[in-house]
Amino acid sequence: MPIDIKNPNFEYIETQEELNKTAAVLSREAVLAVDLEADALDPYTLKVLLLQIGTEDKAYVFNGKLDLTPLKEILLDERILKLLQNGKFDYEALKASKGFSINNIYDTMLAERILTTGLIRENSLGAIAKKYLNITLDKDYENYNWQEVGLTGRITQKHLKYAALDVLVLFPIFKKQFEEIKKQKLIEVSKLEFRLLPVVAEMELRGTRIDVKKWHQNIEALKARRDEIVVQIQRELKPYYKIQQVDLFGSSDKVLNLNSPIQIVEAFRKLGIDLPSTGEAVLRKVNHPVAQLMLQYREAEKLITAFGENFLEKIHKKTKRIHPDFMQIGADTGRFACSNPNLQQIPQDSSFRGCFIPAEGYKLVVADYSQIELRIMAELSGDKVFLGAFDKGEDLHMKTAVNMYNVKEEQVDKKMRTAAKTINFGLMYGRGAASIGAQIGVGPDEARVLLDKYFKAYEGVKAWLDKAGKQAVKDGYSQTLSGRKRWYIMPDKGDPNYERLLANIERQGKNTPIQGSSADITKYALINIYDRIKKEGLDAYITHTVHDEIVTEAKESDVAAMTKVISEEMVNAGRQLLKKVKVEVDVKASDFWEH
DNA sequence: GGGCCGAGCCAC
DNA sequence: AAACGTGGCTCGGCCC
Repeated sequence: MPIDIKNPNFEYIETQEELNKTAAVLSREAVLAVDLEADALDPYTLKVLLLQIGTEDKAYVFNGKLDLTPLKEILLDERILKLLQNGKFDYEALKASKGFSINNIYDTMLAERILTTGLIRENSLGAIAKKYLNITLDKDYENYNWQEVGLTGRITQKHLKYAALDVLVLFPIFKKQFEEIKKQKLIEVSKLEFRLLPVVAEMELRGTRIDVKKWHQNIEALKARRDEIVVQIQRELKPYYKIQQVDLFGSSDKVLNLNSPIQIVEAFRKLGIDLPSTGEAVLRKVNHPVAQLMLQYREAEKLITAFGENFLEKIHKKTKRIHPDFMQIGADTGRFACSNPNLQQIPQDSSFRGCFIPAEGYKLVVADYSQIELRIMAELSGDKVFLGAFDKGEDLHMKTAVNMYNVKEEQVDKKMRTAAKTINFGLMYGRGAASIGAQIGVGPDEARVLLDKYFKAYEGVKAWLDKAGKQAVKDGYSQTLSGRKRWYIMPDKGDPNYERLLANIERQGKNTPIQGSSADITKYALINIYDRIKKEGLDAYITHTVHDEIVTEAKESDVAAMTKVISEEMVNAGRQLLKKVKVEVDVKASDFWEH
């Protein structure tokens, strides 16, 4: 039965008695659609205005002022499948404001992302409703200003219809979308992502604690250093410019903004130097004091702006902690992306990471996988030498250096090992000889020789990389060990960039199974850890994750138990997907973020 | 003044 | 700036 958009079938529940009765009816359903409307987006301050729960043909719209407790069991019930669109929001809103959790979720937004990874990013309810049902949902914010509803308490019939429709469309969307999921054999990865959703929501709610005083001190020190550098640059450029950043005296009226690449190119021209760009790699090769000073300036300036005072503005007024936004299928490979702020790009330096601290009476338990991507490459390629090295617990970069330079282990110096490491990682990114050579400081021909030796030592790796690249182009998609797919938009034969675009896809085809399988493993680990914490009743929380690393916070009395849990479950998750290669995890309990 | 884009650079 | 995979943040500079 098609949905009547103009007159959706719904009932507005305004009394406690009706709510109690309806809850009893709904608890017998196998599938329910769930959505809520709130007056804001922040789970810790928002007010739930409406909670909608729908069956296939009727939506029940509950007034948020009622005691919603009778509905709690329904949301928790593992036997009832709950359909949600972007359920992370609803989960966090209900958890923070009512203390409710939601089990057994099917998320239409995540499902759509899984079905179209690499192709489009149109996962809004409006876009999905259009795609599967060919209907247009009126999403005009002005017409349905929930913030205003929250203030005035006036809910119109129009608001109620809109709210009802949002749950009613989820059923037909689910049916069609799930058929596609089955057809594409994406059941396993869908289950993974759906089970992960509450884990991510809880992780965001927990957030992480920052040592504000230490953060300030760090920034002040950086500012002082930057200002010194600017004074030195000013000294050098005195004949030509005043530097905007200090606005010091100079013999010229011209003002130079050190943050402007265009102006920097011009400034170097005055010094008699033509720059192809002002990037780090170029400046490093310029033999002039200003170039070196610019590099130092950039480094300090970057840290001050990107990780300065504005970072502290992200501290939540109520919780006093930072609650970043984790997008669980952020990257097309399946990796998380993180924003507001991005905790996945905090400088490794202890002056920054040392500011991430546990709550009073807690410790951080930090764990990361050891060389997980190389292990995945060993698994995928089945390369005997790679597998053997991991099996014997050898240092793979060292072993690679031995093979590349035809020397004994004792003869491998730091430079050789670094070069070997660059090659090991570079090949996973599909890098070529010229590019790798440039980084390790040799010409393309010499790099070619090293690569040839590498591939001779690891024949399986070479064969797999070639195959993975070709297959991406041939199939139009890549796959990870969970079955996750990433599709590629194939270029037209007539495209002037045809060859270059195909080469891009080949590189992505080499990298995606590796990077994506790593993401799969970390995601399984997060779920496993979350379940174990609950099962063992530990006073512990996942606070954030950085690709191959999981950071948790545990009550001091539970630190030992948590250390065991995190280590076991990360290894278990690895073993779920990696059958041929050993998985190793480093765990450390600490008073700040380190490993 | 807001939107958008590229440059540059932080992470894994 | 480049034949290096995945992201996000801040800035300058351009457009309307």
